[in-house]
Amino acid sequence: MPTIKKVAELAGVSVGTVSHVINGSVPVSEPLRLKVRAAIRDLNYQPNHVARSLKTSKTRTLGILVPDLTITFFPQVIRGAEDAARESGYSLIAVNSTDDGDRQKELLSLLHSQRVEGILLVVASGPSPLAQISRIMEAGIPVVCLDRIPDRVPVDSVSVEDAAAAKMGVDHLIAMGHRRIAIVTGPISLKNERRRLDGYKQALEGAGLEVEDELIWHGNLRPEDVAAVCAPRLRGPLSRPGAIFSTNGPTALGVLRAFRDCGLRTPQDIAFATFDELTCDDLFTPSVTTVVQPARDIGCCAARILLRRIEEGPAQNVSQPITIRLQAALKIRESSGPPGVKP
Amino acid sequence: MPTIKKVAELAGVSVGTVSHVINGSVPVSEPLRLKVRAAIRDLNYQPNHVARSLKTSKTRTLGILVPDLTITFFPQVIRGAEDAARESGYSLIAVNSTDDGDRQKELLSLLHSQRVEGILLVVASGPSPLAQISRIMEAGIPVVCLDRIPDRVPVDSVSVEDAAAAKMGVDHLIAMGHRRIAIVTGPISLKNERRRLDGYKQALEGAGLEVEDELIWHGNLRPEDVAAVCAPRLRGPLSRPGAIFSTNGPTALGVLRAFRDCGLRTPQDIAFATFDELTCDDLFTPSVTTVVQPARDIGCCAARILLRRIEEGPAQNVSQPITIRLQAALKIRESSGPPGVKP
DNA sequence: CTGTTAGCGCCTTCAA
DNA sequence: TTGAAGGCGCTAACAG
Repeated sequence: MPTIKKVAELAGVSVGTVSHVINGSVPVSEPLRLKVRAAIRDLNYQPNHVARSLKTSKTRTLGILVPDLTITFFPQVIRGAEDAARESGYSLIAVNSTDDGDRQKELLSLLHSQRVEGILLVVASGPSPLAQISRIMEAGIPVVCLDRIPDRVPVDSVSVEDAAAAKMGVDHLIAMGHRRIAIVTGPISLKNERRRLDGYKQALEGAGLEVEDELIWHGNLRPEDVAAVCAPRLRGPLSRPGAIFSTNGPTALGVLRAFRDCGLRTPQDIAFATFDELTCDDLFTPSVTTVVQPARDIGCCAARILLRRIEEGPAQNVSQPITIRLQAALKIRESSGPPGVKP
Repeated sequence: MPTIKKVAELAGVSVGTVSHVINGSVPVSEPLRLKVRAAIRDLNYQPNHVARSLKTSKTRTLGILVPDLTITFFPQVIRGAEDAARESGYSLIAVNSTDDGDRQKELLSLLHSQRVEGILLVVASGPSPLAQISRIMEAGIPVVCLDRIPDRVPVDSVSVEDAAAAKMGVDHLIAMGHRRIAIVTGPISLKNERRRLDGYKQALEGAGLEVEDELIWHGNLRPEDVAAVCAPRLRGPLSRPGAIFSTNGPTALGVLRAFRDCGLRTPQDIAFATFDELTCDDLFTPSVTTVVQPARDIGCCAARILLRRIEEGPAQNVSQPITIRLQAALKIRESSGPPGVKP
């Protein structure tokens, strides 16, 4: 692999000069500049980022750690964050915790070791090593949490207004005439899931409906398991709720699978609305009513905050955490139709 | 940020000793080892990967460049590759070309600069800078291409057996009694798309059916645009084909959208089968018949080859390119049902 | 076993 | 405007 030295030799100049033409740090005369460029081309020279970073202690790289790339919400967030990073000349590297605390720990260490200049973090759903997050921030690497906001850590965060968004979805089901509405959530250890559940309760209470514990079901983000949780409670036509609201995408898949397994039609037999698009909700027959998060904006906004923190430098330690809550939008489609319609 | 020197001072030993306890490169006596570990903990020391890489010229990092993380196929590939990398103690960083040649070029340079030890590449669909790929390989960074295999570059590659897989899907439609079968492809500049088209033709020819040019439609991987391409050709009940086969996931979404826009029911009005799962094909009403690629295996297999190449070292230049073609599986669901059924 | 030291490739003063 | 030289943090000889 050619080095700056080789380039300098071939061009008949010193390494300093080569460095200057590469970085434009100091003006270099036309003829030398041309010679250097030619040498770079001839050798197919690529500056060694590693060495440069060591010298400057700037990697111009951000890291993003998500639980699962195959949940459609996260790639969208990544795209948004990538765009924002790119605007500022940063690149973004993405890693997967598979929603596993140990893996998350390893990967945070990895990112730390790699000297990314900032980290976007969606915590794993198990017990999160909050201490580690604080440690990383103390080490001078800013962290911004997305979507899932850890409790008790003063950290910048960007997410959707969870309670209001869930309330909006449930309000809609109520407005459509549904009375017994069940909710299916992800792991309740996650604050955003708890807040979505809160929104559900607020909606019911606001409408003077009773919150029944038997109508609050918890899943684990795995569609098959969620389907298995729901199916038995959907069999009896009497005990069965009139509508279901689910709080995230994978859970929605599970619920829909349970409907299919139980031979239930939507919305005739049971109505449905969910948090998060499944990429094809509008194509379902019937199409699925959805509370849509501004996923790209979440990523973009979080990355911007992170970049600002990086720019600010270590001053961050003292300043207040920034908390951004974005609005979700309700896409009303067919699945949430009124009860009792038998077309 | 603490350095190895600080750790050495605090522990009262030399930097060499610290390095040895960290890497286990040489046995270190119990008492010293404990002192070093304590110092590491106290300082919250994280070895600087950047410096280590500079010294060893080993980053133990692989890069993967995909066109679009939001196409579900790619995250699955990444998961597979990540698993394989992890097995060998490597980590994987993922970047997005947004299917743009220039961006791809930049990102390849970035990965090259970052000194990843190998690159998994899914080329962008425009004209690909093949020269760059060769240059990277000449620079000693092995490259394995996935899914989309560039022409005329002797490079290792892993993909599905495209022609056979497409043929399997179309054969099935034929077996269900369809005669006028249209195909909707992605950009035909991609070899895998051409091969899938070949498979379609083989299937028709094998069944003694005519290949009609008017039934070969090309899209650009953007569902909305694909829908716009299909819709006008689906309006006339006479000219309309009896079945459609699409060659990838985003295209399938477009086709389904066109069905919806034209008020066509599947399979009553028109039958449908496609390459690639949409994560929820089984939930559609009707569920969608799909040719499923072993996405994770593709990623895993490609990463293993890459790791092997890295291990082999520069010997790679001489050896033959490895070409792996995996089998797809046909998931028969409702959308491909026989014609003329009006339930 | 432990300490010392020479670079890895690059950027950045500092002189010339 | 150009060149020479120090050092970023770490590993890997080599010496003790």
